[in-house]
Amino acid sequence: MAHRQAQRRSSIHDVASRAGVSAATVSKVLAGVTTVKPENAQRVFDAVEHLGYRVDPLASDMRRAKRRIIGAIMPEFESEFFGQMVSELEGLAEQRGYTLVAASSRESEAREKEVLARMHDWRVAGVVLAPVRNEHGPAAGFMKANGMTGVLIDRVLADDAFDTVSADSAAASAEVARELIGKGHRHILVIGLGQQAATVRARLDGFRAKALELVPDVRIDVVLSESEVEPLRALLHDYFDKGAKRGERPTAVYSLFLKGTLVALSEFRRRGWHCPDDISLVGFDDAEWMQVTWPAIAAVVQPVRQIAAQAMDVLFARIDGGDGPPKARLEPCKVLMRESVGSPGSGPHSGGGNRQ
Amino acid sequence: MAHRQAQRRSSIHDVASRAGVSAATVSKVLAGVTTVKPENAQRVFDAVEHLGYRVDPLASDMRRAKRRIIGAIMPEFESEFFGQMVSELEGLAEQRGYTLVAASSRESEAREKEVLARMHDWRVAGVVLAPVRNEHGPAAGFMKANGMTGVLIDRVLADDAFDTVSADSAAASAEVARELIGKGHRHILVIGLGQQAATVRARLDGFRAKALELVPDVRIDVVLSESEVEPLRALLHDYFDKGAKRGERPTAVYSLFLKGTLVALSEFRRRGWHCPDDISLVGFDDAEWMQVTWPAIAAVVQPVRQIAAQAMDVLFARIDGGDGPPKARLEPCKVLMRESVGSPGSGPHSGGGNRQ
DNA sequence: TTGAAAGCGCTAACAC
DNA sequence: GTGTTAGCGCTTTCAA
Repeated sequence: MAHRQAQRRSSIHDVASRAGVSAATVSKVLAGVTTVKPENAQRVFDAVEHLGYRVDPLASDMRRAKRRIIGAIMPEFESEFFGQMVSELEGLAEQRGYTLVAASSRESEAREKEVLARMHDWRVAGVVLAPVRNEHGPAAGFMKANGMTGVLIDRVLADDAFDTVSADSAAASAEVARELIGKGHRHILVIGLGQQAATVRARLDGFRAKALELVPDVRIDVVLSESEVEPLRALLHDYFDKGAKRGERPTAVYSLFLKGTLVALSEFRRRGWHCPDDISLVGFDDAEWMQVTWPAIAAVVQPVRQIAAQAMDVLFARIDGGDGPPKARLEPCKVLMRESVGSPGSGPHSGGGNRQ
Repeated sequence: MAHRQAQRRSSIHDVASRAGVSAATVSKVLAGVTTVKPENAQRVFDAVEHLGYRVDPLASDMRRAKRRIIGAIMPEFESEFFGQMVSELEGLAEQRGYTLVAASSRESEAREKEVLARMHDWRVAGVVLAPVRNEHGPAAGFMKANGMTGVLIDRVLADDAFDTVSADSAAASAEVARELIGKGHRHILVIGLGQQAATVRARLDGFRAKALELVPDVRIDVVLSESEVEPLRALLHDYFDKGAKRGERPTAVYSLFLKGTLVALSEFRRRGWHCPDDISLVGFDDAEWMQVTWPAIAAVVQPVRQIAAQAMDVLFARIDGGDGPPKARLEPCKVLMRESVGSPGSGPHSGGGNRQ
C-alpha cells in the first residue's frame, strides 16, 4: 500500500466547472474584479470553499512576468543579528503579499555570487543583500550587470547603483569613545576583522576621531585580522604577550564585531583577567547572553528592525518603479554601557566591584 | 531616464534559434541526454554561453509536476540552534539540486499552520517541520490531511504518519543526572517550558529516572512555565523566595532549554549567587558564548548536523517513493561539563575555585 | 458581463 | 537524432 499519497490538488478549472463559469471568471473573482455578476461570484466562492481551492502562487507569477518573491542573502544564519534580520524581512515581505526566500552566503563572496545568480534564475522581484565584505563585491556587480532590483544592507556605506541601509556605526563608535575616555581610559585596544572593510573602517574612524578630539594624546592600538576569526585569536595573543614584555597593557578593549568580543573574552579568561577590574570591554553588536553574565557586557545595539523596515521600504519603492538616485541610509544605534566597563587604575578586584 | 531597467532574459527559444535547433533539443542537451548529435550539442552549449542562458527553475518545475523545493519551518530564526539547522538544511537541499525555502512559525501554532499552507500552495516536494509544540499539533494534522511529504524534527518523539528525527534528550538528561549526582548533588531544580511538551517530558523523565535510580531519595523540584518564557522568570523567583523562607535551596539547576538557562543566570545575578560556588548550573542546548564566560556554562550539545542530515535523508527517501512505516530517530547528544558545575557544600567562594 | 484564446518558460511523448 | 505537439496552472487581452 502506498503510504501517504499526495492527492491532486484542485485547479482553477475544477473551481470553474463546479461554479458553472469559466476559469477566466474565477480568476477575476479571486482577483477582486467587481464587474462580475454577484450571483456568479457567490457560486465561485462556494466552489472555492467546497474544494479548498487555493491559487498556485508560482503558476500565477509565471503568467505575470514579475514574481512575488523577495530574495534575502545573508552572510550567515547562526547569529542573533542575521536571524532577527531574516525574521523581520520575512514578516515585512509577507505583509506585502510576497514570499521571502533566504539564502546564506556563508561568509564567502564566491558563494554569494552563486546564490545571487540563483535568485536571478528565480526572477525574484528584488533582493536584500547583506554582502560578505562591502558594496564593491562581485555580487553587487552581478546585480548591476543584470539589471536586478535590490538594496544593500549592513556591511555597506554607500553605492552609486543601489540604495543602502546600515547602522550608523561611526556615530555609535564615537559614543563608545566618549564613554571610555570619560571613564579615564587613555590606552585602548580596538580589534576587528578587515574583511568587513566597509563597516570596520567606519567604526574605527568614528571611534578614533572622537577619542583624539577629546584627548589628543590618547593611545589607540589596532589589531585587525584580515578575513578570519581564528587568526585574530593568535594576533590578540601576540599583542598582549608583547605588551606584557614591555610592561604595558591597554585598560580597555573595543571589539568592532561580535565574534571579536567572544575572542577577547576568551583571551581574558586564558590570562585570568576579569572585567572591569583588570580590563574594560565594549563590543559592537549586542546579544541576549551579554546581560546575564558576570559582568554584563557593554555593547552597541544595532537597530535591526529599523534597518529591515527601511530596506524593505526602499526596495519596494524601486520595485514599484520608483526612480531617482540611490540613497545611503544610516540608522542610529544604542550604546549600552554595562558592568564590563569601569575606570582604569582601580586595580584588580578593588574598585567598581560587581560582586555585591 | 529609467534607472536600472531589467532586461528581458533570454529563454530557451532564444538559445534554440541561435543554435539552429528546436527548444526540445536544447532542453535535452541541458538535461544531459546523450542521444543528441555532438555537433548540435556543441552549438547549444555555445549559444548558452553566448547568451548567458540559464534555465528558469520555476518554469521547469511547472512542467514536471513535482517542484524541486523543500520547505523548512522553524519555530524561530534567532537562536544558534535553528540558525545552524537552517544553514545545514540549505546546504543539504542544494546538494540534491533543490532549493530550501525557510519560514519561521514564531513559536505560534496558528502561524505554523498558515506557513505550512503556503508551502502546500507552493507545492513543495517535501517539508522539514520543527513544530512549535510537538508532533500532535495542527500543522502535522494539516500535512497528513493533505497528503504532504514531510519529516518532523526537534520537538518530537514519534509519529504514526511521519518520520521524526530529534536529539536523544532522555539519554543526555540521564547523563546530566549521573554527573550531578556523582558530584554529590542531592537537591536539584529542573526548569522547563511546558509548551515544548514532547521533548521537555523526555528530558525530565530521562533525568529523573536516572537520578532516582542512582539515589532513591534525591530531591528533584520542577518548575515549568506553560508556554511563555517571562512567566518562568516569575515562577523561578517565587520558587527561590519560598525556599529561602524555609532555609532550603537546591545545590544545582538543570535547565531543559536555552532561554531557561538565561533566565536562571539572570535570577542568580539578581540574588548575587555565583556558579559553581553558590549553585551549579547545566543547560540543555549549547551556545558559543557559554565557553567564554566566567564560569563557562555546562551544556548539552545537540547534534545539529546529524539531525539535519538524517532529516534530509529520510525526507528524500520518501520523496523518491520510499515506503514503509515511519521511523523515529534519535541522535546522541554530547554533554559538556564545564565550570558552572561543582560540588555542593563547599560554600560560597571556597571550593572549586575558578579564578586562578 | 463573460469566455475563448494566447501565452509565461519549460519538458515529455511521440512522431518522423 | 530531432522537431512537433501538448500541456503544467494561471492571467489577460479581446471579441462577443
